[in-house]
Amino acid sequence: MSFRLYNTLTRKTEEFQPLEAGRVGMYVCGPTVYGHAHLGHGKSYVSFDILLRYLRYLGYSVSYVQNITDVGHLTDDADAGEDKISKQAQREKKHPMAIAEYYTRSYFEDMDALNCIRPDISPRATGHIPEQIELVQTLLDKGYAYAVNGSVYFDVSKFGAYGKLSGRNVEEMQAGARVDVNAEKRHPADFALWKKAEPGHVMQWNSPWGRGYPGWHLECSVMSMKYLGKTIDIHGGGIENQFPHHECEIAQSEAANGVPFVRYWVHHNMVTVDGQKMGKSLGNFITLKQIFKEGHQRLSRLYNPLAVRQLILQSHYRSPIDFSDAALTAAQSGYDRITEAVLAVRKAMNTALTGQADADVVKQLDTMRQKFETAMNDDLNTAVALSVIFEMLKLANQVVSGKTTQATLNAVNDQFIKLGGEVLGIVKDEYAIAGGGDEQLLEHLIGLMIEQRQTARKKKDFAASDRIRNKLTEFGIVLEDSPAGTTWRRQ
RNA sequence: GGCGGCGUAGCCAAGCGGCCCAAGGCGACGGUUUGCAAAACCGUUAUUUCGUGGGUUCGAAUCCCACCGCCGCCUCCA
Repeated sequence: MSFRLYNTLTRKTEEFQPLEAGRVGMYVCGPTVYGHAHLGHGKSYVSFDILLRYLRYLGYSVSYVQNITDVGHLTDDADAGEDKISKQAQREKKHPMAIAEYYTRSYFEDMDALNCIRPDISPRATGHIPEQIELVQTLLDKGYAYAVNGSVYFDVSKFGAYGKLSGRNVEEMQAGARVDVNAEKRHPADFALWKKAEPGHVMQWNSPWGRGYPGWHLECSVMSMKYLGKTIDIHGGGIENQFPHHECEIAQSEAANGVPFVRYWVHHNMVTVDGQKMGKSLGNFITLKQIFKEGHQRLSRLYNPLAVRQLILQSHYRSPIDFSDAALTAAQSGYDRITEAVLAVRKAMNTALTGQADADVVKQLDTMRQKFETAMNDDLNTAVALSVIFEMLKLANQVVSGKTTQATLNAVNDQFIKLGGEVLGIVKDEYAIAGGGDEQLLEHLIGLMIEQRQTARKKKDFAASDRIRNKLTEFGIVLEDSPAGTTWRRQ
């Protein structure tokens, strides 16, 4: 069975067929860097990371481009007001570029923590002003745009296909429009390609139409064209960007190039927190850093970034996901079990027998792999794919608890790495011991306590042995007894 | 006002016409194990049941209609 992907443009799940066999060009709308990344970013980029990883797993050579929007945009109709980056710059008393740089680094840090593979290219909008001006000029030359008083607008009436992605038509949109009417525009649906800079607007550039800045749909068209060509295979983004952002991108790009802009439009759904929409303007958003290390009022504890990733994978990318403390706790528990099982497999390798891999285990693994691939092939059904990882967990624990061979354990571990690691990104190749030297000291000290406790237990002095274990539990160290001896782990 | 989505066990969630008397996770409960625990393993956890009421069909959680409830987009937002 081949890989099938839902295409917003056709509203159907279609067999994925790249333009050029074996190669895929994928563009994903990146963040506007004026604040720390939040849960919504997490869901978005984990979703596309899965798409990227699975395409690579299938053997495609993927070029993955994700922009960094480092020039904040106004609404396309506003005549006054500040852009988001400038606003943040004023607040922090820094240059807008410093703001963009700072939050770009923060963004990558969070995405690394979520185990998202970095894009091959992360083009900045401000680094492509000449190209954007060029595209505006092309649209003017071809008669799709008009210049008014230092600004340039796209003439929607000239592009018949406008609305094909979002299923809207220009006439119906006029009625309920909540945007202010801009007298410069010929039609309310026309959108800005280039805006004249108002006095005091920090981010501005020279153009044939005077000093100004690019319209907010322009950068994606320009940068995807530049790095991936006039027709790209996949364009991803949030469902809220379907209109107007992506609709405008299509209009600009196809009007300029005369060829289809995108073959597969992929949109992921939104995030809610405790059942409510999470929005920057609402102030109820939780940043990833708050979940990972700073804490938040709505959260009872900190969570492992990969547990957050796992929670995201538990539902479909086109479904909304509601983040709550309870949901995160549940995901963390499940994630911990997977991690423990993987570690147990790796640990058991040291003492396992030599010999051939257990044929039955190998067969079961293969069945699970097929189920996994079938699920992923069906528009990235990560919920089912994850359930396969849990089936593997069960199998792994059974294998580890019995007599087994190194080859068997290797087979289990390899599949964990391939499916859980390479594709889903929740199993690591190595679980680094944090802390380095201190960790060794800890190992020795706890080893000593375990020894003391063992002595007490041999003498049946359970009061003493329990005291040691309870005290360590207070410090977040859990002792576990087994026939092979006592081991410890962090809570 | 226009457009779109959702409602499945205590919670999260997959399934989208027969393999469903409905995956998987979390939680809970019982058992094995343990000095007691923890972890792991085994088992139980949706009164033919999938918001409610109709309909189509040999057959529906899955299709159609109505109703109720929730959410998102239409303005920058991932």
